Amino acid sequence: MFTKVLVSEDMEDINKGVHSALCELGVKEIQQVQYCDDAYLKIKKAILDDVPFQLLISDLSFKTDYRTQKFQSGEALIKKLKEECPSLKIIVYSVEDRLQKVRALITDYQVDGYVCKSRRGLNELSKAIKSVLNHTLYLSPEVAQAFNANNNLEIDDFDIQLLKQLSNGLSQEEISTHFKNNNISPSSLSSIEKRLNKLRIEFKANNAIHLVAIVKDLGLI
Amino acid sequence: MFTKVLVSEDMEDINKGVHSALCELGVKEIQQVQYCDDAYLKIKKAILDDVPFQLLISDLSFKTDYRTQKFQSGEALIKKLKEECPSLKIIVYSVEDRLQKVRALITDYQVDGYVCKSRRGLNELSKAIKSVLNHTLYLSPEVAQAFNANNNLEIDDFDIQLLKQLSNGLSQEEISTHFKNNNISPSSLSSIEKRLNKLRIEFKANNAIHLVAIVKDLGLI
DNA sequence: TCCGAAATTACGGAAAACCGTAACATAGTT
DNA sequence: AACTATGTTACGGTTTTCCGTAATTTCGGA
Repeated sequence: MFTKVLVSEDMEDINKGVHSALCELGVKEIQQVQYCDDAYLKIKKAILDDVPFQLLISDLSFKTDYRTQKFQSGEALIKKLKEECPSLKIIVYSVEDRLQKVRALITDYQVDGYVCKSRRGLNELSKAIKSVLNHTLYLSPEVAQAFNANNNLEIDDFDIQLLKQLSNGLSQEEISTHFKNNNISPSSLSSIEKRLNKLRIEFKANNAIHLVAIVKDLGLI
Repeated sequence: MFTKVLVSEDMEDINKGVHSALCELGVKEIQQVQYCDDAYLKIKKAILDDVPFQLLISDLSFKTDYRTQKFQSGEALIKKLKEECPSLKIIVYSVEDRLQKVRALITDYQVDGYVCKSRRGLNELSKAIKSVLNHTLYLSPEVAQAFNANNNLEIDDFDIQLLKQLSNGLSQEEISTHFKNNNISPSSLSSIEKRLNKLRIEFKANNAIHLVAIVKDLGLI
């Protein structure tokens, strides 16, 4: 079993749950952080001290508070860590169940496991840890299809970004120039119109106002 | 302190966290369920057996799985319970922090506390329990403003109505005819334009989309 | 009853959103 | 290299929204 594990998760109650699960698996040293930046520092320091962590269990979304963070999300943290410490195993433990996201984390960042927080989440997490110990990728059932089946009606990060800018009061033209300035593709006005049209159809919205209202109610933005 | 408390929450790790918090507060009997329907049945049964629960701590959103549920959300459960068992105290414990949701739960269903899941969530939950024990409404800081401050705005029922129709996807012209049909005055397209312009200025919104996004965040609609 | 302020309605031009079509680019296949 | 599928960009026309101005109506007070 792993002997040194770090848990990065902002909610203290979930931290407790994960902690007890790790204890049951016989992990000797368990450390916990509630901020991505802390996770990064702890992991780097442990390497310098020659007592590195073997496994990181991390959430994706962290509520922002007064502490400004270098890493704005679990994703950013994971990206950096996988670049700098490829031997560190990483399991994502998140409510996020959009297949697009899971797919990206695995193909782009090579995470070693993805477990959806749910009723049986802790149980799944235990399975994932055992699996990762044997260098085998583990996906919890909710997202196991992330590679097999193709879910065509999915919302990706670009869509979210687009909807957010829209809800922030930017016109489609302003969004276009904003995307151009930030090297986000596609950025043409035409593409933005097309995407919004796709989203309107997907959410059965009459117009852009309706669309924003719907996705806000769904909690997507 | 309460002696008999039910926790309704689908994630087992959060359940563990809440459980330990309740233990620390000295609650003797703690029961947990992961489905709304189970919560309802347990509460009703306890009343029939003359050993009722005094407090329910419930989440709002529950992941759906193979078990089909009569209550599709924590909200539905709470609504029903507050109708049938008004003496039961209810604290909502949820990640949901949109004010209109919180407002609705308090004004429409008279919940006794609302705590946002966050880094300090368990701590807030403890405070809430103590407060509710004294029959005092408790709102965690994230949502405390849901009632207190922001009431100096000059918006009337007509404005709310207008914004609601707008967020429902009706065009300004459709809203106009809708108002005419329902004898709501003013109803001309011109008046609707004028009102929306007033609201845009009042809320510093760039356009109608922005306006709807803002008032949704404020919980006005 | 008349007056004036405020609300409502009407109108026209400019800007933005909406919608269909088509050209162009890119990646993967044979 | 040619072909296909998909994604991106470009463009023109229609509708809706946005905004200023002005005419009309409503209503309380002198």
